[in-house]
Amino acid sequence: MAATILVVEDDPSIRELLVINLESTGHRVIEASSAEEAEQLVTASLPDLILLDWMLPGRSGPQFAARLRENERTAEVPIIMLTARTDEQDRVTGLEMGADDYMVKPFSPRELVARIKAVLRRRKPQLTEDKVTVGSLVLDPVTHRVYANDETLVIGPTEFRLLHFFMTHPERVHSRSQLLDKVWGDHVFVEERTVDVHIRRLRSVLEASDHDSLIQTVRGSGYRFSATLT
Amino acid sequence: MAATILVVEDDPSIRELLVINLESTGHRVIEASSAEEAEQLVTASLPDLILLDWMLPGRSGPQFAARLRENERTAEVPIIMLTARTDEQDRVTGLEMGADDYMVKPFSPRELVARIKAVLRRRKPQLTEDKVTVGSLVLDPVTHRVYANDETLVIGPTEFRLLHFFMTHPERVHSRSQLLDKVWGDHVFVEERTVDVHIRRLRSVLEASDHDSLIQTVRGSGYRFSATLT
DNA sequence: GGAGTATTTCACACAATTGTGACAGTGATA
DNA sequence: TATCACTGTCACAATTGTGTGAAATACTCC
Repeated sequence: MAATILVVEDDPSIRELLVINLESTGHRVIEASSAEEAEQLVTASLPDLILLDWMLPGRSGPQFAARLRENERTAEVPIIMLTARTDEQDRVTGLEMGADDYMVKPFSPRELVARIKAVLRRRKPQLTEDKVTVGSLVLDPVTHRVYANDETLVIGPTEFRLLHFFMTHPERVHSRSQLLDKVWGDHVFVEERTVDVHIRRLRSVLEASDHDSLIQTVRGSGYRFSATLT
Repeated sequence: MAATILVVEDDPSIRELLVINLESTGHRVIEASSAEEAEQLVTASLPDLILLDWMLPGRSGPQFAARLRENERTAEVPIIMLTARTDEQDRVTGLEMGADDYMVKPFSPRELVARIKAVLRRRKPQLTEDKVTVGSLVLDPVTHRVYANDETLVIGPTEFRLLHFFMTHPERVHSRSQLLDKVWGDHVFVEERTVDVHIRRLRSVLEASDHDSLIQTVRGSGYRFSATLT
């Protein structure tokens, strides 16, 4: 559950408070004091989650959120809104604008951490530390291990991330470029065929326990992880 | 829902705005600043949708739209008109001229994206990722699978696209050249007989589940995909 | 029924895509 | 420094998909 979190908040003391709390929970934090600054950071590297103040100088929080939702690259980044208001109407507007959750200041660090965890669990399952199970295949992010039946599989870092992504996003075709974005990371430049090689490596790890058939080639489109054969 | 969109707009700043928004939504964009330039681009490669400014230097937007509608090859391309005017009369004229929708400047990027999505869904259903069902035949673009009853059919890339097109455009006759345009792509140079061969291949895939009769030959005209037997 | 078309079907060359093993570079570790 | 695990890329092999003629079959209209 170690995520990169962008904090957008103009009040330095509140920002500092957030940063300290988040870092102590093991997250990596980047900070912005305005929507404009935040936008630059988002362009440079995509965070896993955004904590966004409702009231910002210049462009407002909801406006910024709406803008993120319009852009395909940023549309899926979870957003938690922070507000001083208790107005129920604002809450509705915020959620309509595409926020995933909503926190009214002042909030306890415990609440903050809990909500972040909840949102990540829903929107970025591969970031959580939950065990993932597909059939008799179990992947444990905490111990960084993969079990097939009860055997432990020996698996490299990239293959681990690839398998984790597949297991948390099964039953759909992922193109090579999508896999590069999601598993290798945004803004990474490697050959698309590199995906094939790692698929191969992952398959040969899974072969030992006959799980290699879970990774299916979809000719002309990409790869699919699926429990149902064919 | 990744479409190729032609933007025809003479104001460079507005054009740039449109392009950025569209590209970030995953669309491919080509640009023209005049009707003449647009016409050349359309000749070179047919876009999936055209965003057309009402006021253009030289030939006007509505004139250009009318012209597109006259040509069989371009008659079916969806058009969204952009205008600064709010005049209701213009709106009517625009729609009469063959526009599919109409946007009054200034408009929000959100509105833009939403309208494009709506128009594509109506006019180019095979670009969306919705599951398509005809009788007991189900095609799922997300997993890239076709089910007949509960069996998964093994189907090649071209046959998949062909079936997807048929299922999203049922109950009407498609000539071989229309199929080549829509399934193979505009400006692809292959023999019309090739369609027959792929129809044959698709039919033999569907034969396994007795769905081959859905594809009907219309002598002298082409093929029709129909749930109601003739 | 038969001529004249229009489709269906088949086999095959070759194109395109994917699988695979080898290799060199990189960093971390001992 | 030597060793080791891991990565990305390449070349080549294996596999699968594609378009085309040509022959076989079906259909339509005298």
